Amino acid sequence: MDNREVAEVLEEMAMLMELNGESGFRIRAYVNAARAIDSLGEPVAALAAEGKLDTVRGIGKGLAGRIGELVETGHLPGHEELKASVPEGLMEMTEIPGLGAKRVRAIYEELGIVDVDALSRACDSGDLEAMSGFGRKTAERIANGIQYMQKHRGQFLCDYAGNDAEGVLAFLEVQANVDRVAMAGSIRRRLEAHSKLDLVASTKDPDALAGAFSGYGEVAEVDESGESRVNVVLKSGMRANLWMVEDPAFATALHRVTGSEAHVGQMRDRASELGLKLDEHGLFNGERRIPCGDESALFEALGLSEIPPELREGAGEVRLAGTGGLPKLVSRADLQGTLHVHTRHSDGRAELREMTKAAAGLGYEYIGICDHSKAAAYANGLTEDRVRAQWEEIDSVNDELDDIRVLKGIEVDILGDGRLDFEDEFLSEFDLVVASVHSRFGMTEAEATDRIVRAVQNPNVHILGHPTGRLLLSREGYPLDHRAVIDAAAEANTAIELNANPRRLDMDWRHIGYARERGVKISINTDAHSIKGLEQMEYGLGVGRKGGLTAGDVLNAMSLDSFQAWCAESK
DNA sequence: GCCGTTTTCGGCCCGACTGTTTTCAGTCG
Repeated sequence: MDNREVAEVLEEMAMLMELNGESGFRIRAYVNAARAIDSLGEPVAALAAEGKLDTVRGIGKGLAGRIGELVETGHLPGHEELKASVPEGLMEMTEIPGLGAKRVRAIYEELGIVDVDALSRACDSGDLEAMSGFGRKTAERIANGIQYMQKHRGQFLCDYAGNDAEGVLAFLEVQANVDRVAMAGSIRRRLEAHSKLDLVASTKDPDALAGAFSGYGEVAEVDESGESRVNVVLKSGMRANLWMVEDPAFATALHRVTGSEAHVGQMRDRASELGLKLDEHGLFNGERRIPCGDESALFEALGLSEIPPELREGAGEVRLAGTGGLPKLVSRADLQGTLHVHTRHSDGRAELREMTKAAAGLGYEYIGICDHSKAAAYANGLTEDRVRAQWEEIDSVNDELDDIRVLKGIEVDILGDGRLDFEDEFLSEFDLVVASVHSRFGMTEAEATDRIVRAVQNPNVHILGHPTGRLLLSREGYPLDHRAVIDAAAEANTAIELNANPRRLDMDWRHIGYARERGVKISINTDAHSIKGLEQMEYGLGVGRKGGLTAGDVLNAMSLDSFQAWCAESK
């Protein structure tokens, strides 16, 4: 078990204890232990083997023994028993915004409700708002939360889906009867969430390949198995569909299964205009197959430049490909810096020096350390004095390391009225200011837009952080007039963040086109709270490319010198 | 259940918001 897996079991244990009505501080001990293991610099298994678990702050004699057993046997003492005694659906209920363990427990005890669907009915019937401690507004909020959840049921975030995808692909690639295999569908188009994996393989023996795939260790059940397709459900809950074709049809099948429907339709129209016929079996001139060894040959045969999968949404890309007008999308190699990174000074899990070295190891020329400001008390936000102490550390790290430059940044809270958590004079001393909302999500569109616009207009702000505050699949962001925000950013020469955390991917890629049009710089930021978090850049890049971002649009694609000049000029 | 320590037990991250209630509990970031 790796550290994350151990921490997850401890977190689940804590939630189960809370649902079971146990006392607070014992629960917090489990949460603290989970956090301690999460931020451990070494494998928990190694510590356990040495019998040194209780030397970790937050883990005492008692938990050291239990965690040792968990690492050794895969079972945490008491965990299975507790899990069996708490109805399964209660856990999901706690994910609804506005519902925590206490209320879920009360709902269970008073109304006997054990799942989200029954809770939804209780909202409609009025049973919920009749409970003491609940009211009309609470019931409404919960009903809205359930609606959001149900709308996204069966969907998975891109990192989760991506892990499954890698596993399936690695399995298929080594099968004897596979000629070529590739990931297609929404994963290849880099959408922000996925309900299934789509793969295309070419083979001379589809029966054998279908059999092999059905026997993949991560397959929970086989839905459907035919001569050209196998649909399975993985143990993770994700569905995976494998399309099998003969090799000459591989490229056209890959194109077809990658989608989107709208894009594929436009490509077929394009083929028709040229007197050709395109379908998943191939590209044909009458009965004659036009050989397409790969997708680029297909695009070429249709007189188009190659359209990157991310852009295949039927939003004008086929027309642009015909005129040579496709944007040259940004790639990882273009990124020179990583901005908006947290450290242990606030709620990060690694030291400033460690984060910096890790960023240097990833090839970045500069890193923007942006810990939380004081209003974010839950996140151990920094006061002015603590900021100044951090600056001293940054100076010494800059003296010590010569392959990367550390910038003195801050993620300053945007307060309810659009003012910032630090005075302007102090803010002007930072190299880099990211301004973000972390509180008061329940505003109307007009209020939220005013608030954000005001922050964007502050001359000390360089970047607006995660503009909508959304958490994909679990919480809608506050409503915003996106054009008004982008217009304000254009006028104030403030950049907008594309937060690369797979739970956020905020700003939404659908608004990038307008931001490009207005000349607003986009900063692709990991918002990393750990060394591993620095690697999440790829998810931001994916949706950024989807939005049509080129290197010239991206703030952190600038060299250090250009970036610093931009910071100085823009304010 | 952990920590610090005055080695035996009291305190544990915290402030704001919201809705409900009539003085505060639950939730959130």
